[in-house]
Amino acid sequence: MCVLERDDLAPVPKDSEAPPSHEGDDALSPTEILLRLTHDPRRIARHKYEPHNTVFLEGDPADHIYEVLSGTLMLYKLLPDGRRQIVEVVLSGDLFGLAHMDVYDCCAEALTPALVAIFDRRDAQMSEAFQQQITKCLLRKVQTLHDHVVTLGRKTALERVATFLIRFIPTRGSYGCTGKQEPKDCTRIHLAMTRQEIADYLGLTLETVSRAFSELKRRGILTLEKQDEVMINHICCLCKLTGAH
Amino acid sequence: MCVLERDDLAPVPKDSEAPPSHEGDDALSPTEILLRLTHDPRRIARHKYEPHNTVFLEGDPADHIYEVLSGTLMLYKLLPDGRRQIVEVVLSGDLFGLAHMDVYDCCAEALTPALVAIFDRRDAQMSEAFQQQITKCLLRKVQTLHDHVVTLGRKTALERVATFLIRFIPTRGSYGCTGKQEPKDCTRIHLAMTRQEIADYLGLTLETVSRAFSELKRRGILTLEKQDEVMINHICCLCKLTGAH
DNA sequence: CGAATAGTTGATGTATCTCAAGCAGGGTGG
DNA sequence: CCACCCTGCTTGAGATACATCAACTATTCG
Repeated sequence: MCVLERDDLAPVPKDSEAPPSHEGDDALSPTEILLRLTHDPRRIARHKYEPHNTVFLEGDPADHIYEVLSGTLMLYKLLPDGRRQIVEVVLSGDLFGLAHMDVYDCCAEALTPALVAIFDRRDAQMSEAFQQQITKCLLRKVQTLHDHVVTLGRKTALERVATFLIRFIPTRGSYGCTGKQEPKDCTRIHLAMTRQEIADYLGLTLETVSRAFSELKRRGILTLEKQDEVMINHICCLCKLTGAH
Repeated sequence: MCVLERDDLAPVPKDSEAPPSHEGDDALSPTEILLRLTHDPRRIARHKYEPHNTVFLEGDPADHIYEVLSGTLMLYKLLPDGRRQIVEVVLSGDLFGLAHMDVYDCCAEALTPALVAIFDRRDAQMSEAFQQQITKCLLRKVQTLHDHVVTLGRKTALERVATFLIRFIPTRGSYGCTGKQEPKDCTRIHLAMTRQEIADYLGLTLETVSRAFSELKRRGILTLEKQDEVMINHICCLCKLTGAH
């Protein structure tokens, strides 16, 4: 179902001499700034992953912690017969590779081109500031996973797809949404995932995801501009279809 | 579907003068010990919950952090139309009520009689030792939730029930299981959950859960001694039905 | 342009849900 | 002590949402 390639699991580029002044400092994430203050900057390694590059596999020794500086990645698990479940989609600012044991419990793979900072796990345990960042990130993850469990356990296919789409609109959906019509009730979003990947995230098949998109198109709620570029015409309508309102 | 009662959400019994010498100190959990060392003991409050007592509801201000000293509780979320999804089952030694925002993202309710330690959230933020405990617990939670997401997203009804049962046998299933027949391939477990609760945990209906139990009975893998007392006769067979082996 | 990959749509199958009836165990009160 | 009730569980029959299989179309890329 999903052929894994260990294509880009190159050793961390330790040779990249650290705070190199590329790209301007205003693009730095909070954690990046934090680390510049609290750590030996020579320890900050970065790596660029292209779509479908694997960062690590389930069972790999969990020696590093990663921070997404830009781009999107997915964490997934495989069952022995090939069934895949994407357990998290990690965005810019998120940490991943936080392991409870000494090995990773899931695989990590880039969805879009992604710039990632790589930290030594042992180093991270030294810095209290970093620990606080980790805790904050974990609390967010647990809450997101709770929502995801509800989506997978109790929602219909259409509700799952609506929930998936709403997550791209941070000011809407979940608890930010007042329910009342806002001035601009439309927005354009970039999925960065194939139908198969969306299906593997939502516990569906790609055909069912496709049919859900068609149904939303038929209802005028969205328009497909490209295959992974979606115009949401009525955010509030979409919101009501998530099952959470 | 589930009538909520705010029956036992009594104010924290601050009056219970702290390290009272009830029950002997050998029964203390690691965190309890830790807190005795690092905190003003007068701040340690405890509360006993009976089955179906609510600890907190989704949306309640997240002022406290809880540690399970004994017993079992569940965390669940409700959709507006009454669909319920149990997102976590918390056991002795676990923390819960760890919120990312200023309110709880789910409801907490006792499954069995449960003794719970209650900490002020602000106090917890002071202690570095406590923070470490929280991080450890969160890492465990994230991993468990990943597994649960796979179960809900990609497993059949029978696989879900097998996965549910295996979780009661800590030395088996998941990564502890070698797959080879161990000397004692049977064990007795207490579910502490009704069929409806198991269903709400596994994203199924109670009828489907019941049918899965009957199927496992038919295959000789388990025997029902009471409704919530299960004798697992062939742990390894059950393990193979989880889909993870 | 043509092949390869990704997405859509239709027809059919099936796992699970829904609805409904009957059963089992535990507690209560006459 | 037994009849009764209540709650939770089991089992069956039928409905349905989603999966599967398959053909076709759209998009991407060399």
